[in-house]
Amino acid sequence: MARTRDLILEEALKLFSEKGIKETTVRDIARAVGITEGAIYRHFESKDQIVHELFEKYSGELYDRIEKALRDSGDEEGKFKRVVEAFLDFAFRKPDAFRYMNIFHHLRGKEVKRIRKIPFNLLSELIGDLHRKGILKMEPEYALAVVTGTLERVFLYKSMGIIRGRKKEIREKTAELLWKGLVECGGS
Amino acid sequence: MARTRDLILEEALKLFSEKGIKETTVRDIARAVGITEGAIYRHFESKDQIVHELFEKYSGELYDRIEKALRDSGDEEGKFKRVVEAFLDFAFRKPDAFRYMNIFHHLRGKEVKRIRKIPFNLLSELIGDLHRKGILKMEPEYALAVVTGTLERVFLYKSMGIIRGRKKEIREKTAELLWKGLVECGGS
Amino acid sequence: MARTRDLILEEALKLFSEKGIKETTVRDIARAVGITEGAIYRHFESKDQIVHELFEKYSGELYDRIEKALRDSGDEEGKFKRVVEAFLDFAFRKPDAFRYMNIFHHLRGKEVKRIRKIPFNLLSELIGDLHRKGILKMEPEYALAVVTGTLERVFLYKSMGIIRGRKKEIREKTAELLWKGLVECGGS
Amino acid sequence: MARTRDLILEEALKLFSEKGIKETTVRDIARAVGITEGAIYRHFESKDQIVHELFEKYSGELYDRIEKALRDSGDEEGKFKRVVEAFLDFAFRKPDAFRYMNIFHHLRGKEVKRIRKIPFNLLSELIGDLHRKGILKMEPEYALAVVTGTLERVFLYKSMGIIRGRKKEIREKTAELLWKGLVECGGS
DNA sequence: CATGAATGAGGTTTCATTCAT
DNA sequence: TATGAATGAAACCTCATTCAT
Repeated sequence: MARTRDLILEEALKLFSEKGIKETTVRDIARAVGITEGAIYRHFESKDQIVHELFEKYSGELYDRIEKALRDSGDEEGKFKRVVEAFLDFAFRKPDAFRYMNIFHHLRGKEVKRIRKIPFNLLSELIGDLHRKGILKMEPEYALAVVTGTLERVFLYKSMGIIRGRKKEIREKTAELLWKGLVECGGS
Repeated sequence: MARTRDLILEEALKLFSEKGIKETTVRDIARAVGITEGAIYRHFESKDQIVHELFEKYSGELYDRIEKALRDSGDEEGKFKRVVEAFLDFAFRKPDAFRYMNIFHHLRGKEVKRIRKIPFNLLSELIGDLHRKGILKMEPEYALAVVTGTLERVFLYKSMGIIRGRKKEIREKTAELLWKGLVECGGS
Repeated sequence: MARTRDLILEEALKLFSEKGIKETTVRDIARAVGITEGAIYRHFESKDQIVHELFEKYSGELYDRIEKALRDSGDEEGKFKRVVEAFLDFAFRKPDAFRYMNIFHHLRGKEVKRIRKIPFNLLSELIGDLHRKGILKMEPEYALAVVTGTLERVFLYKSMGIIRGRKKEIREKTAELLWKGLVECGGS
Repeated sequence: MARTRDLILEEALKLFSEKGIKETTVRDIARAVGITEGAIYRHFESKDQIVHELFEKYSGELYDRIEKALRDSGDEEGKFKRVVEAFLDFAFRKPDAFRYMNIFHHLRGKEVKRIRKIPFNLLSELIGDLHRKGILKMEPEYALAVVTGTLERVFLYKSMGIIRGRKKEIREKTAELLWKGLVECGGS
């Protein structure tokens, strides 16, 4: 079945995000899927291919969602908030994927360049835009640091139980808080 | 010599922070130090001991610096800014250690509980304090996410060359930006 | 093949009984079987598992044979002699296993307790029985020492060429000699 | 100090007899003595030298005791019993040495031939003598098996707590039991 | 497509021994 | 004599990958 291929990706993602990439063996993946090691190689050339394909898959997915959020929106505030919420929505819906993307980034940062759809770039452009239009006074690099850092941590603290509440509420609070903090207050 | 022990820690830190923990072999460390693999085991019981000792060492060091910053300060604003700056100062002075601590956290989060001096806890208390005193209106969990996330990213973007400038300047800008964004703007 | 697993056990037994357990390396075993070291670990989790499995296997086998000898017999004298002969029969047929069991006992005595089928226990019960019935006058602990010690040595001296003769003859002589020496002569 | 040399032998003996020869490291020995590994090599050329020296030392000591017992005795019965008691006396006084000699024999049987004073040989001659003189009717090889086997087991069961009682009592009982069993009953 | 045994390279660890001090 | 750091060989074990079935 073509389904097996997806199952492999699915289970690999789970394991990678829980234990780390190197810490997860091909055997672990095979057992989780319910097949044997050899069978993995009918679907993928190597473990590394799984690793990369997973990153590109979810990277692309998140990219597309953010792009959509950018298109569908109205004014600048709406745009910003929608993007932030799209990020968190993705993280909450697919926590394994979000965690995995961070792990991958940390360990294989250099390999990321070959990939086209990098969510970070959209965020970076959006913030650059806001700055160019005079809406965001603060230096955009710092704003980028605040936004990406906060998003990652909100997700992390939510999955650790430090931040509680309904997902929708968390998304909205975070978007509001970032907009206020960066745009309404941030002089340079 | 007792010197060798420190050299091992030093080179291990460098390698771990560059390539990851599992990705670094004992042989890598030995070669970097200029000894053989076996010699490592005269100084450490296992690779894992090196991994843990490094985390505790730098965790403790950062903890102590933040504690000192908390003691030496004046009003609440000064306290907050000083702590933020202490964090970044540590990160800029010992980037390998800072990067390593993040890697360790990501992968071995559960093992962190056994350790006493966790910098995160000081930050957490400080922000809890500010909230209790009515200075910080925002929910403290979110503020914590903003602060820790931003600190990590400012460091990261600086080491990637995205954020430029003198270290002192970066520290001060970041502290200012966080204080304004969280305290002066953050309604609930 | 499931065959490989048995081959590993077979060759390991041979080597352990010749050279000792610690003195035999996993590579030795692999070479004897004609595979690589790694392949061993597809069949056993560790060298120690091989060590234990071998002991339990042959311990159980000897146990079962003695139990059978106890069931099939007639009067007390027949019972005793049959058990003695069963012991030696096993030792002569599977000298490696018998030697190995002794080695294991000497070195890992404490680990024996976890095992259920211990041939020694059957012998101990039989002799206790004979004593309770008044057939054996001597203190049973001493009788046990004489029997187990003699059995081990007869086997040893036979394999060293000190004792010669057909196996059947040796078995019968030993049984006769022990019965006479212990029962017919042994006052307390 | 020349004393250190003896301490090394003493502690090595203890460790070898407890854990086995290969299972005891040079470091174990050094630590037990309270010196460092390197110091061992001031006194011995190699671990193997310790192993051999220990065997020869205690082998010789037991040999001499038995020889003395043979000289000091009266009639054949006295001779036999005295030798048996000398064996057990040695075993009870120096259990580590006795246990070690057995371990050594099991593992390095072939290396024993180079050694001159082998207690087994005295026993063997004594029993041969008894047989030649018509006192012992049984084939001497079997008698040897009974005697050596019983001695080893009586010692073993005593140190395991299976056989209890004062040492003198055990020695006498064993000697009596063997004499009766072998000589007074043993027809061929 | 799938199995599962096997490979082979490489990982961590152990340990008898050497050697500068 | 003694130290203790270091070596180097070899031990046990892991794992991505291949391959006959």
